[in-house]
Amino acid sequence: MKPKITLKDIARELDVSISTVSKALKNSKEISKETKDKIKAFAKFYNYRPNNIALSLKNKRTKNIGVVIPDIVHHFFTTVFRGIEKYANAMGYNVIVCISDESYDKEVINMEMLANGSIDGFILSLSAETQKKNDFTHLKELLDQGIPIVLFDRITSEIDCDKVILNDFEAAGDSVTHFVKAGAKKIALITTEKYFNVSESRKEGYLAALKLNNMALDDRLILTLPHDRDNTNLITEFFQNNDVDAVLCVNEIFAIQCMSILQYIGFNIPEDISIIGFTDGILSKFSSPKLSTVAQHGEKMGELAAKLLIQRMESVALVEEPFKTEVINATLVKRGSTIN
Amino acid sequence: MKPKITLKDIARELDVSISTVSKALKNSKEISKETKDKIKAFAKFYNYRPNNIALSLKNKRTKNIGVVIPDIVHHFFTTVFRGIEKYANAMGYNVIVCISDESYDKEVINMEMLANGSIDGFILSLSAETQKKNDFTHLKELLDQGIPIVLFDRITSEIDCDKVILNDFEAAGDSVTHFVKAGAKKIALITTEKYFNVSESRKEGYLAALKLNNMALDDRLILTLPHDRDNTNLITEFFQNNDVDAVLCVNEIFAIQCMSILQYIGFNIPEDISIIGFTDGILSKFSSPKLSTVAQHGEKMGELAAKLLIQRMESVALVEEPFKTEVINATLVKRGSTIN
DNA sequence: AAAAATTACGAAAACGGTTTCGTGTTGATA
DNA sequence: TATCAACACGAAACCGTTTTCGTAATTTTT
Repeated sequence: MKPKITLKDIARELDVSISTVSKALKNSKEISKETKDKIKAFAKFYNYRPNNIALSLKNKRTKNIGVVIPDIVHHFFTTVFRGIEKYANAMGYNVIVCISDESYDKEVINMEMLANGSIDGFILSLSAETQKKNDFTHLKELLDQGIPIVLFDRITSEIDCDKVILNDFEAAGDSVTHFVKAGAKKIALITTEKYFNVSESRKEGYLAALKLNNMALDDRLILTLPHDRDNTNLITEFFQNNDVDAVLCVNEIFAIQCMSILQYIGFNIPEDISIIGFTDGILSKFSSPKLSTVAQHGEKMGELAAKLLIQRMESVALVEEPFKTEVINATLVKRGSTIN
Repeated sequence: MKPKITLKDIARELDVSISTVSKALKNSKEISKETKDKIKAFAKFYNYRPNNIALSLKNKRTKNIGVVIPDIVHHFFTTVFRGIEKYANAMGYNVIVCISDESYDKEVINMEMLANGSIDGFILSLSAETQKKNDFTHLKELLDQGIPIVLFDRITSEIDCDKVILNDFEAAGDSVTHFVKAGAKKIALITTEKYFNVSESRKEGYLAALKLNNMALDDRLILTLPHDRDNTNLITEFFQNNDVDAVLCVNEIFAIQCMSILQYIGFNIPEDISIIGFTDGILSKFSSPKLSTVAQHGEKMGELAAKLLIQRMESVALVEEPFKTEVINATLVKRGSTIN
């Protein structure tokens, strides 16, 4: 057991003052070469490293970023997180993760916990419950205290801060247009309940693209599924009752489920019916046929979010920069579930 | 902008000393009821919260846990992480994550970074490179400094600390026995290069179970695949050159790849050939047929690792508890890729 | 040789808390 | 009335740094 050594320890051993040690290690020219050499050698020998906590207290910044996400066992959030971690790490920041578990209370508690000095800023994607409640006072308070926040993917217009989003509207529209070009006549949308802003944008993009392509809007072709439950029956009925030749799903799971069910009922994919799903996750790459998807570029999104946050945290501008909303362009990845 | 309020601020405003404020807020009986009430009311009104950094410095503990994992975009590690986060959070700890990205250097740098006061202990799964190099001096040094470490899954016997592992040996054996009971004669193993301790244990379990069931060992039935590369050709050749009626794969990806390739070549699963894969991830649940898997119970593993770490960190025992190695029992999840 | 400048260091404050100990005031006891 | 305990609070040390400022001792300048 050799516990960490402090400046005080070095000072005592070498019979100099703490200030001298500190300065010597920072190569201050106030200190003579001999003294510096002696101190540096000693410090090196005992593997001295300054205590991060003491530095944080002194500098009033921790070099920690708080990341709050609804779920970690979820491909998209995981990739975003990797992007954040990568960029943050490269910039000398550490990342503290809290999982809100889609709960408003957890989101609030975790953020308040971290806000008391543990982090310099937040990167956050709103929990489902928070979006449902539409209550953002916790975010407002943190911003009020001068703690910067970057929202990504699941954002809200009620809060004025930096944001990173996907061009969900256009991406959904592009998918629809891709279906149309391949000859589809009846294009369905499978989505989640509407308090998710991303699902809403995708739905609007879907509707707009139909209109743009002079196709009739048919409410019966939109299936809204509850989150996180077994939807097999709902999906089966939907396809049995509706004549559909293309489906856009707002997430990967829905798309894979559709594909399985459709194949089970006897449809051929993509000959009889084409499928595109949002989120280019692992399922898409290993299904048969492989799923055509809207790639969300989560890692890029994470990097960008981290970049925005760090920029703001390190900004020394007298007058604050206006808040930005960066848009990541989705990419349609054409695989076997569509006619290309 | 209303910046955080400190004890000093309260003391100044209420014209008392800092110590009085501190004591009042801790409900010390040294302070009169009136003074306490006045201070508490003021603190509540201004939403006073003690600064975590100052507390950390004073208490010499941060209530932060460092988690270092090779990869986050990986179902198993993600579930373990969720378990850690859950337990840690419930116990009032925060979690700082670093991704080693399978790199020895990153593992070392990240850990040294965090060890300088940022965390009270580590939970770690060794990077591939670290296992290859077989160099654990960074861990030894941290333990020497009195920083507790819990290793999980990818562990090493060279380091004396708490550990959490899966009963890989038995789980592999059970899978083999399950194949045998279902009538399999030629059981193959698809594994990774051997510096992963888990793959090794699974291989040994496979071999032992074959012996136990009086079946011939045939080296040609063991396929060793390089990590993270396209193995399609290797797998295809393997099945074309060998007559096999059951396959155990050391991970989910290999199993799903096998299944695709086998189906493509014209095999029926599970009639012609059965498959079991380690890691009960998302792919297994959405493949067709659904994949029978060895569930590793990552979340439980994470919780247990966090529990061991927190126990050790909070232990006030004069004489240290001996180090434990906890074993999680895997479960065979029988789905459509095996005859049950 | 006196004045000024440079060198090399230490003391102390500050960051935001907790905690030990000291002390003036009050009321009870002898 | 002198003694003592209880009460209510403040001063100060401490955690580990950084940094400003002060100051002897030496060297340079005039």
